[in-house]
Amino acid sequence: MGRQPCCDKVGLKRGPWTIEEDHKLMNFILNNGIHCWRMVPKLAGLLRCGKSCRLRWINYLRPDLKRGSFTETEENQIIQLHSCIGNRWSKIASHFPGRTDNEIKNHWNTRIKKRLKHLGVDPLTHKPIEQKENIEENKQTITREDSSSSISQGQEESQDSGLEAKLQQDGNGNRGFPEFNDKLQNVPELAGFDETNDLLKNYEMFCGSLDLGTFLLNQGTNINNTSTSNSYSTSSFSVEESNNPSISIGESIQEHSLQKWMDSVDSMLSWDGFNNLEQDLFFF
DNA sequence: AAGCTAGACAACCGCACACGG
DNA sequence: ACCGTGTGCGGTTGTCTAGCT
Repeated sequence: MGRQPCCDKVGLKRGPWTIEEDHKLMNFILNNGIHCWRMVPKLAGLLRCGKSCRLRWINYLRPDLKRGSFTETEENQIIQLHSCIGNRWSKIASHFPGRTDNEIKNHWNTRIKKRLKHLGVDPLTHKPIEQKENIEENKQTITREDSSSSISQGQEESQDSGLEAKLQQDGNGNRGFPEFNDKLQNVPELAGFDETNDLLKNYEMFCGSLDLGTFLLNQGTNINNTSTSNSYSTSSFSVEESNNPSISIGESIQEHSLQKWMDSVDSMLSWDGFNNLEQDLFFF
Protein backbone atom coordinates (compact mmCIF):
# COMPACT_ATOMS: atom_id res chain seq x y z
CA MET A 1 0.00 0.00 0.00
CA GLY A 2 1.62 3.17 -1.14
CA ARG A 3 1.68 6.58 0.35
CA GLN A 4 -1.34 8.75 -0.20
CA PRO A 5 -0.86 11.32 -2.91
CA CYS A 6 -0.28 14.82 -1.64
CA CYS A 7 -3.57 15.84 -3.14
CA ASP A 8 -6.41 14.65 -5.28
CA LYS A 9 -4.97 15.31 -8.68
CA VAL A 10 -8.29 14.88 -10.45
CA GLY A 11 -9.49 18.21 -11.76
CA LEU A 12 -6.33 19.99 -10.78
CA LYS A 13 -4.53 22.23 -13.20
CA ARG A 14 -0.95 21.52 -14.16
CA GLY A 15 1.69 23.20 -16.22
CA PRO A 16 2.70 26.83 -16.40
CA TRP A 17 1.03 29.28 -14.07
CA THR A 18 -1.12 32.06 -15.44
CA ILE A 19 -0.99 35.67 -14.30
CA GLU A 20 -4.37 35.24 -12.72
CA GLU A 21 -3.22 32.27 -10.71
CA ASP A 22 -0.14 34.17 -9.60
CA HIS A 23 -2.33 37.05 -8.48
CA LYS A 24 -4.58 34.76 -6.51
CA LEU A 25 -1.71 33.03 -4.81
CA MET A 26 0.12 36.23 -3.97
CA ASN A 27 -2.97 37.94 -2.70
CA PHE A 28 -3.83 35.02 -0.53
CA ILE A 29 -0.39 34.62 0.98
CA LEU A 30 0.09 38.31 1.54
CA ASN A 31 -3.25 38.57 3.26
CA ASN A 32 -3.23 35.35 5.19
CA GLY A 33 0.29 34.06 5.41
CA ILE A 34 1.13 30.41 5.11
CA HIS A 35 -0.20 27.98 7.63
CA CYS A 36 -0.76 24.84 5.62
CA TRP A 37 0.20 24.54 2.01
CA ARG A 38 -2.43 21.93 1.38
CA MET A 39 -5.13 24.40 2.31
CA VAL A 40 -3.66 27.29 0.36
CA PRO A 41 -5.06 26.38 -3.07
CA LYS A 42 -8.50 25.65 -1.68
CA LEU A 43 -8.67 28.88 0.26
CA ALA A 44 -7.09 30.88 -2.50
CA GLY A 45 -9.45 29.48 -5.08
CA LEU A 46 -6.79 27.76 -7.12
CA LEU A 47 -7.08 24.49 -8.96
CA ARG A 48 -3.57 23.52 -8.00
CA CYS A 49 -2.13 21.21 -5.42
CA GLY A 50 -0.49 22.65 -2.35
CA LYS A 51 2.87 21.46 -3.43
CA SER A 52 2.58 23.27 -6.69
CA CYS A 53 1.61 26.47 -4.87
CA ARG A 54 4.52 26.15 -2.52
CA LEU A 55 6.93 25.68 -5.38
CA ARG A 56 5.50 28.56 -7.30
CA TRP A 57 5.82 30.83 -4.30
CA ILE A 58 9.30 29.74 -3.37
CA ASN A 59 10.77 29.72 -6.83
CA TYR A 60 8.97 32.57 -8.47
CA LEU A 61 6.66 34.75 -6.43
CA ARG A 62 8.60 35.38 -3.25
CA PRO A 63 9.24 39.11 -3.08
CA ASP A 64 12.77 38.72 -1.82
CA LEU A 65 13.90 36.75 -4.81
CA LYS A 66 16.94 37.99 -6.56
CA ARG A 67 16.38 37.58 -10.25
CA GLY A 68 18.85 37.91 -13.02
CA SER A 69 21.85 35.98 -14.13
CA PHE A 70 24.53 34.76 -11.80
CA THR A 71 27.67 36.79 -11.41
CA GLU A 72 31.03 35.17 -11.85
CA THR A 73 31.61 35.52 -8.15
CA GLU A 74 28.38 33.72 -7.42
CA GLU A 75 29.31 31.00 -9.89
CA ASN A 76 32.66 30.52 -8.23
CA GLN A 77 31.04 30.34 -4.84
CA ILE A 78 28.62 27.74 -6.13
CA ILE A 79 31.49 25.70 -7.50
CA GLN A 80 33.32 25.97 -4.23
CA LEU A 81 30.31 24.95 -2.19
CA HIS A 82 29.46 22.15 -4.58
CA SER A 83 32.95 20.79 -4.31
CA CYS A 84 32.46 20.67 -0.59
CA ILE A 85 28.91 19.48 -0.10
CA GLY A 86 27.85 18.05 -3.44
CA ASN A 87 24.38 18.27 -4.90
CA ARG A 88 22.75 19.65 -1.81
CA TRP A 89 21.21 22.53 -3.62
CA SER A 90 19.17 23.82 -0.75
CA LYS A 91 22.27 24.03 1.40
CA ILE A 92 24.11 25.80 -1.37
CA ALA A 93 21.18 28.10 -1.93
CA SER A 94 21.16 29.03 1.72
CA HIS A 95 24.42 30.87 1.11
CA PHE A 96 22.85 32.97 -1.62
CA PRO A 97 20.05 35.08 -0.21
CA GLY A 98 17.41 35.59 -2.84
CA ARG A 99 18.46 32.61 -4.90
CA THR A 100 16.52 29.38 -4.94
CA ASP A 101 17.82 25.86 -4.92
CA ASN A 102 16.02 25.23 -8.18
CA GLU A 103 17.65 28.22 -9.77
CA ILE A 104 21.09 27.17 -8.64
CA LYS A 105 20.50 23.59 -9.68
CA ASN A 106 19.39 24.68 -13.12
CA HIS A 107 22.32 27.02 -13.46
CA TRP A 108 24.67 24.28 -12.44
CA ASN A 109 23.25 21.81 -14.92
CA THR A 110 23.08 24.21 -17.83
CA ARG A 111 26.09 26.46 -17.40
CA ILE A 112 28.56 25.61 -14.71
CA LYS A 113 28.83 21.94 -15.63
CA LYS A 114 29.79 22.90 -19.15
CA ARG A 115 32.17 25.53 -17.96
CA LEU A 116 33.97 23.04 -15.76
CA LYS A 117 34.07 20.40 -18.47
CA HIS A 118 35.48 22.95 -20.81
CA LEU A 119 38.16 23.64 -18.26
CA GLY A 120 38.90 19.94 -18.03
CA VAL A 121 37.42 19.59 -14.59
CA ASP A 122 35.02 16.84 -13.72
CA PRO A 123 31.95 18.58 -12.29
CA LEU A 124 31.18 15.54 -10.20
CA THR A 125 34.48 15.11 -8.46
CA HIS A 126 35.93 18.56 -9.03
CA LYS A 127 39.11 16.95 -10.13
CA PRO A 128 40.82 17.30 -13.48
CA ILE A 129 39.16 14.86 -15.81
CA GLU A 130 42.40 12.97 -16.41
CA GLN A 131 42.60 12.16 -12.79
CA LYS A 132 39.41 10.20 -13.09
CA GLU A 133 41.30 7.74 -15.22
CA ASN A 134 43.96 7.45 -12.58
CA ILE A 135 41.26 6.83 -10.09
CA GLU A 136 39.97 4.00 -12.23
CA GLU A 137 43.38 2.42 -11.79
CA ASN A 138 43.29 2.79 -8.10
CA LYS A 139 40.08 1.45 -6.67
CA GLN A 140 41.02 2.17 -3.11
CA THR A 141 41.56 5.80 -3.84
CA ILE A 142 38.18 5.95 -5.47
CA THR A 143 36.41 4.61 -2.46
CA ARG A 144 38.05 7.11 -0.20
CA GLU A 145 37.70 10.11 -2.42
CA ASP A 146 34.28 9.40 -3.84
CA SER A 147 32.92 9.16 -0.37
CA SER A 148 33.90 12.76 0.05
CA SER A 149 32.21 13.92 -3.10
CA SER A 150 29.12 11.80 -3.41
CA ILE A 151 26.96 12.72 -0.54
CA SER A 152 23.85 11.08 0.68
CA GLN A 153 21.35 12.47 3.07
CA GLY A 154 22.09 11.93 6.71
CA GLN A 155 25.79 12.16 6.18
CA GLU A 156 25.97 15.87 6.55
CA GLU A 157 28.03 15.93 9.65
CA SER A 158 30.61 13.51 8.40
CA GLN A 159 30.73 15.33 5.09
CA ASP A 160 31.23 18.60 6.79
CA SER A 161 34.09 17.20 8.75
CA GLY A 162 35.44 15.82 5.50
CA LEU A 163 35.25 19.31 4.17
CA GLU A 164 37.16 20.56 7.12
CA ALA A 165 39.76 17.93 6.49
CA LYS A 166 40.03 19.02 2.90
CA LEU A 167 40.50 22.54 3.97
CA GLN A 168 43.16 21.64 6.46
CA GLN A 169 46.66 22.54 5.63
CA ASP A 170 48.58 19.82 3.95
CA GLY A 171 52.05 18.76 4.93
CA ASN A 172 53.65 21.61 3.04
CA GLY A 173 51.52 24.19 4.68
CA ASN A 174 49.35 24.63 1.61
CA ARG A 175 45.69 24.78 2.10
CA GLY A 176 43.27 23.02 -0.14
CA PHE A 177 43.18 20.08 -2.49
CA PRO A 178 46.68 18.74 -2.92
CA GLU A 179 45.62 16.27 -5.59
CA PHE A 180 44.23 19.12 -7.59
CA ASN A 181 47.35 21.20 -7.16
CA ASP A 182 49.54 18.36 -8.28
CA LYS A 183 47.37 17.62 -11.23
CA LEU A 184 47.23 21.19 -12.28
CA GLN A 185 50.97 21.28 -12.56
CA ASN A 186 51.17 17.98 -14.33
CA VAL A 187 48.74 18.46 -17.14
CA PRO A 188 51.04 19.16 -20.07
CA GLU A 189 48.31 20.17 -22.48
CA LEU A 190 47.34 22.94 -20.17
CA ALA A 191 50.83 24.33 -19.96
CA GLY A 192 50.62 26.28 -23.16
CA PHE A 193 47.03 27.22 -22.84
CA ASP A 194 47.20 30.41 -20.93
CA GLU A 195 43.55 31.27 -20.76
CA THR A 196 42.47 27.89 -19.59
CA ASN A 197 45.43 27.76 -17.29
CA ASP A 198 44.46 31.02 -15.71
CA LEU A 199 40.91 29.92 -15.32
CA LEU A 200 42.03 26.69 -13.80
CA LYS A 201 44.26 28.55 -11.44
CA ASN A 202 41.38 30.71 -10.46
CA TYR A 203 39.35 27.61 -9.90
CA GLU A 204 42.12 26.06 -7.92
CA MET A 205 42.37 29.17 -5.88
CA PHE A 206 38.75 28.80 -4.99
CA CYS A 207 38.83 25.11 -4.38
CA GLY A 208 42.19 24.99 -2.78
CA SER A 209 43.01 28.21 -1.13
CA LEU A 210 39.77 29.57 0.02
CA ASP A 211 39.16 29.20 3.66
CA LEU A 212 35.55 28.20 3.77
CA GLY A 213 35.27 29.41 7.30
CA THR A 214 36.28 32.87 6.24
CA PHE A 215 34.03 32.61 3.27
CA LEU A 216 31.08 31.66 5.37
CA LEU A 217 31.95 34.37 7.80
CA ASN A 218 31.89 36.87 5.01
CA GLN A 219 28.52 35.55 4.02
CA GLY A 220 27.45 35.87 7.61
CA THR A 221 26.14 39.37 7.29
CA ASN A 222 23.71 38.34 4.66
CA ILE A 223 22.87 35.12 6.37
CA ASN A 224 22.08 36.81 9.61
CA ASN A 225 20.09 39.46 7.92
CA THR A 226 17.80 37.11 6.14
CA SER A 227 16.80 34.79 8.91
CA THR A 228 18.28 32.63 11.53
CA SER A 229 18.02 29.52 9.45
CA ASN A 230 18.58 31.37 6.25
CA SER A 231 15.96 29.14 4.85
CA TYR A 232 13.70 30.54 2.24
CA SER A 233 10.73 28.42 3.09
CA THR A 234 8.57 30.72 5.09
CA SER A 235 11.09 32.35 7.31
CA SER A 236 12.87 34.56 4.87
CA PHE A 237 9.59 36.13 4.02
CA SER A 238 6.94 35.83 6.61
CA VAL A 239 3.76 37.69 6.06
CA GLU A 240 2.72 36.80 9.53
CA GLU A 241 5.75 38.59 10.84
CA SER A 242 5.28 41.54 8.62
CA ASN A 243 1.71 41.79 9.79
CA ASN A 244 2.66 41.47 13.38
CA PRO A 245 2.14 44.79 15.09
CA SER A 246 4.95 44.06 17.47
CA ILE A 247 7.44 44.20 14.67
CA SER A 248 8.58 47.72 14.26
CA ILE A 249 11.83 47.57 12.35
CA GLY A 250 11.24 48.97 8.96
CA GLU A 251 7.58 48.30 9.29
CA SER A 252 6.42 51.29 7.36
CA ILE A 253 8.99 50.61 4.75
CA GLN A 254 7.77 47.07 4.47
CA GLU A 255 4.21 48.21 4.21
CA HIS A 256 5.09 50.70 1.59
CA SER A 257 7.15 48.17 -0.27
CA LEU A 258 4.48 45.54 -0.09
CA GLN A 259 1.98 47.90 -1.58
CA LYS A 260 4.46 48.94 -4.19
CA TRP A 261 5.14 45.36 -4.95
CA MET A 262 1.49 44.49 -5.23
CA ASP A 263 0.92 47.47 -7.45
CA SER A 264 3.68 46.29 -9.67
CA VAL A 265 2.37 42.81 -9.89
CA ASP A 266 1.61 43.00 -13.55
CA SER A 267 5.03 44.18 -14.44
CA MET A 268 6.37 41.20 -12.57
CA LEU A 269 5.93 39.09 -15.61
CA SER A 270 8.82 41.05 -16.84
CA TRP A 271 11.23 40.33 -14.06
CA ASP A 272 13.34 43.34 -14.86
CA GLY A 273 10.66 45.34 -13.16
CA PHE A 274 10.95 43.07 -10.19
CA ASN A 275 14.65 43.58 -9.95
CA ASN A 276 14.12 47.27 -9.52
CA LEU A 277 11.89 46.58 -6.59
CA GLU A 278 14.37 44.47 -4.77
CA GLN A 279 16.25 47.56 -3.73
CA ASP A 280 13.30 48.63 -1.67
CA LEU A 281 11.95 45.34 -0.47
CA PHE A 282 12.29 43.31 2.64
CA PHE A 283 15.52 43.80 4.43
CA PHE A 284 14.46 41.55 7.24
C1' DA B 1 8.65 31.86 -43.50
C1' DA B 2 8.76 27.31 -41.77
C1' DG B 3 10.91 23.63 -39.49
C1' DC B 4 14.37 21.99 -36.47
C1' DT B 5 17.46 21.98 -32.53
C1' DA B 6 19.61 23.13 -28.33
C1' DG B 7 19.61 25.74 -24.28
C1' DA B 8 17.37 27.71 -20.32
C1' DC B 9 14.25 27.54 -16.93
C1' DA B 10 9.79 26.28 -14.80
C1' DA B 11 7.28 22.65 -12.91
C1' DC B 12 6.44 17.94 -11.48
C1' DC B 13 7.38 13.57 -9.10
C1' DG B 14 8.66 10.61 -5.60
C1' DC B 15 11.18 9.86 -1.60
C1' DA B 16 12.73 11.11 3.04
C1' DC B 17 12.36 13.58 7.09
C1' DA B 18 10.06 16.07 10.93
C1' DC B 19 6.55 16.36 13.94
C1' DG B 20 2.30 15.94 16.37
C1' DG B 21 -1.29 12.83 17.99
C1' DA C 1 6.84 3.18 19.35
C1' DC C 2 3.86 3.79 15.69
C1' DC C 3 1.21 6.16 12.30
C1' DG C 4 -0.49 9.87 9.46
C1' DT C 5 0.32 14.26 7.57
C1' DG C 6 2.83 18.17 5.90
C1' DT C 7 6.93 19.82 4.08
C1' DG C 8 11.60 19.86 2.03
C1' DC C 9 14.68 18.21 -1.23
C1' DG C 10 16.91 16.45 -5.38
C1' DG C 11 16.28 14.35 -9.80
C1' DT C 12 13.80 14.48 -13.87
C1' DT C 13 10.68 16.05 -17.29
C1' DG C 14 8.13 19.52 -19.81
C1' DT C 15 7.75 23.87 -22.06
C1' DC C 16 9.25 27.89 -24.15
C1' DT C 17 12.28 30.49 -26.98
C1' DA C 18 16.20 31.97 -29.59
C1' DG C 19 19.17 30.77 -33.14
C1' DC C 20 20.19 28.24 -37.12
C1' DT C 21 19.27 25.96 -41.60
